[in-house]
Amino acid sequence: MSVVSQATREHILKAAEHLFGQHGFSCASLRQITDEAGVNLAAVNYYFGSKEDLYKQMLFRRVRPVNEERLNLLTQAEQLAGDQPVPLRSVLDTFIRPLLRRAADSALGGMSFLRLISRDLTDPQPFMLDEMAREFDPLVTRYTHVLTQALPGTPLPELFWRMQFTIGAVLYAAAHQHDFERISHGLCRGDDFDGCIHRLIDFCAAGLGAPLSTS
Amino acid sequence: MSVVSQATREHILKAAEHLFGQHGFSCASLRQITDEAGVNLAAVNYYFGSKEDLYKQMLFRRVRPVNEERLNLLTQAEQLAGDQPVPLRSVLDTFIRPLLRRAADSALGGMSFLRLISRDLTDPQPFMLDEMAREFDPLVTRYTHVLTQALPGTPLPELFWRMQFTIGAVLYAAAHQHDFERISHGLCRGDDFDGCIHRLIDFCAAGLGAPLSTS
DNA sequence: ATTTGTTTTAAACATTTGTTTAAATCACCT
DNA sequence: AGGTGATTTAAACAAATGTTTAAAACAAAT
Repeated sequence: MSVVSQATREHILKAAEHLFGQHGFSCASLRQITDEAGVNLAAVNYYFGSKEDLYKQMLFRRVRPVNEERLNLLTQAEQLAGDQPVPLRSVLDTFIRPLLRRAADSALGGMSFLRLISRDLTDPQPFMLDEMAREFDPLVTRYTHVLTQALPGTPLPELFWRMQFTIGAVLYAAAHQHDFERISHGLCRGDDFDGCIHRLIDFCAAGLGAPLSTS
Repeated sequence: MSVVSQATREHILKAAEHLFGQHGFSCASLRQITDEAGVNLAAVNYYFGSKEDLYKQMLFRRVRPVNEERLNLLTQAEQLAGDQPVPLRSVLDTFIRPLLRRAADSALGGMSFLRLISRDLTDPQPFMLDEMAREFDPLVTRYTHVLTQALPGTPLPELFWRMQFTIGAVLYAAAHQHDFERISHGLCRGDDFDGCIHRLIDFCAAGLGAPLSTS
């Protein structure tokens, strides 16, 4: 194993990110990927073992930094808040920004990554379920805890439903931000990533803090 | 063509709904479908022409009634409101209920249909794009119009962003309602369809009506 | 220059896929 | 009973898939 190079490995990961992001796991073929990477077909199995393992490594190398960033920002926000609850909008910022800022940064996967993670959380490949659950478990714990304090008086089931709605809104926006411009006939700018983040925070903060239904 | 029977056609549609709903268009094979339907493989091409056409017919026969119901309820709500704007929560009810009530009604597709339509709106098959756009175009027009009146003072781009967030929350909830029970360790009841509808309305109404950001 | 271990390559493999064909079977009507 | 058109069936088709193999090419060190 040469210390440098590993160039073909990187080329494969890059092409896989692009094509899996565009067509999904089962509709992107290894031949498409190796062609785009300018690499021999067998290189995938040589470096990654199988198509599934390529997919896993390709996705996790992007997901892990996102979730680390989220937890770090959350810790910072908690320290900043002292013994007060972390403000709701700050919580949402730590959750949304690390994900959506990837859209503008092709070195971190760009829109391909956002489509990938959105698809894999809304419609997961069976072989990803376990490892994804393990990856996101710490997030669920931390965010549930900090949100119960940011929204005192909200019953836990109620909070949980609203967290799911939030996740739905965020993932949909993450994957379709680029299409909004076309769909809205130019009303929404598809490259206004920062605007999207702020609008998502406005929307979800209001939703999470909505008055509790009397029924 | 016998006036009765068409039984194999129905069996195929039923199995297609189930298996396309479970695995998606490309991961469900015609052989799986015809096996589950208890029907010969060639029957699909005999009755539907191709796999893509089977998928289209299977999906549209479920989607069209949903959107008709939505538009009818919207018309009723407009008549009830007279010259006043239709209340925001009523608008949301006409949009959400016709979809989510399918979850409990297996004669209308049940959860399979919700997974199907959610997947096809978040991650559409290329060959579905045109016909789906044509199917949903009237909805976009009507709901945009009625929401501008329910939320006076909201700039149109802002409204459009929030409509997208709403769609994301609704589709995610529609497809994952059943999983919430497991994910939440029993906190959320996965079969509480009516509760899900009400909570979605609470959440989205607050989000759509959130204070306008000053920036 | 030879050897050693890594990487790349082309070819072949066994499956699975959607689709087509042509014969067989069925249902219905005179 | 015979005939007609619709339906069902088994078989075959070509194309595409992920994976494996074994030889070739390469790089680095002695």
